[in-house]
Amino acid sequence: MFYMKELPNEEDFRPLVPEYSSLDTSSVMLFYLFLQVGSDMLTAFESYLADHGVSQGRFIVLLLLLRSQMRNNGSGLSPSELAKQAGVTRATMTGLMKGLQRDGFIERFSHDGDRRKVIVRLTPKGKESLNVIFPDYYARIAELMNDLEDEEREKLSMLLHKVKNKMNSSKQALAIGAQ
Amino acid sequence: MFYMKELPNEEDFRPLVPEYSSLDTSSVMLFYLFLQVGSDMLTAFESYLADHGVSQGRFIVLLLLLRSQMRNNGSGLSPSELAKQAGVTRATMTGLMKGLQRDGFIERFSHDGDRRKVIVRLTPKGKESLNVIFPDYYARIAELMNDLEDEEREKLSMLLHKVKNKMNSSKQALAIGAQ
DNA sequence: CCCATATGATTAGGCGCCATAGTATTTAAT
DNA sequence: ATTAAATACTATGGCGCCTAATCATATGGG
Repeated sequence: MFYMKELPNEEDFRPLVPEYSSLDTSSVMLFYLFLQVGSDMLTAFESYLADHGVSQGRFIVLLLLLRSQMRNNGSGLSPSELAKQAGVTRATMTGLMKGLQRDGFIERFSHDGDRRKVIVRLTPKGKESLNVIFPDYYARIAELMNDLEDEEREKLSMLLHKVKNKMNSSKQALAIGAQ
Repeated sequence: MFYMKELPNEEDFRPLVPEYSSLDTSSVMLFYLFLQVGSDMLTAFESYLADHGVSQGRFIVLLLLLRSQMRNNGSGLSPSELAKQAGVTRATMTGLMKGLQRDGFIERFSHDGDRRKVIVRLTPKGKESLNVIFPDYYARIAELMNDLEDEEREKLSMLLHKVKNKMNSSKQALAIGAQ
């Protein structure tokens, strides 16, 4: 994702302040700290997932399928639906499907009523992989958050939501494609 | 990076709890919230950078070069040094160099004393690009953090450091490659 | 009933990032 | 002088993501 081994510090920015006078170093450093922690977390959990033959993207798909099967008793989901829920394009999802099927995690069936559609379901291997990955994965997450008191978690959650809301409310200013 | 359009909520996990009894849903949801906010932030700023023809990786390289030139009066850096500071392999850095040179942001010179080495410097175009990107980029970051009071920033920073330290102190448990 | 339009899945092609492995060159160490 | 280390680079490949185009199927209005 993002990486800068040594986060820039106040000192690094000082010589830039005359040139870029609007520089709010405390914001910038918080921003970088945030990205660094996120990146490290992601890298750590990605490498854990990789040991089990899945990537973050794949893991999400498997989770979505599991959730769907829990809710609807095994009816499965279409690639379109998965793409929507995962926030990627259909083409991207096709690629994920291809890999997941090749490696035996999912199966694709054609839909009875609508022959354009495909129904995706976890294979036994897919389900079993989740059974292996899931508990350990989440135990690691719990361990990571272990040092935070309950009130700290709430505070962190609140602050994250605050930033999140700020982002949503100023998408244009942040140059996010409207979409 | 990571995305799941709708974060899983408490309800989604409830049916899983019997099966995966160790599940600490508050940790998991905090984790996902964190990743989502980080991902959205990154996406937003990436799309801003893309408008100026650079990616996050490229931007970091340009920043490192700028910093180096500020400090050492234009001596430049070697690809190895850049790779180390950016946290990627030398091969990856070579690829970045290639693209950045092709697009006119940097120049490569051979080192006088050590003929294995290459010296990388910003071109006028590279410097000028930073002059354009930099102020606006950081103004957006400042805007994003604008809703946070000073004490909230400090709290957030503290909490982030706490998670960061936890990660560093348990690299093995988190399956980060020791490298 | 038919055709325009929408929808679903896929393919093709591309880019960015990143890694490993191997090569050539040069320098350093013993 | 020989070996080891360092530097840059190339080749190759994987993953994730995109856009654009294609094909098959549905659907609804005329």
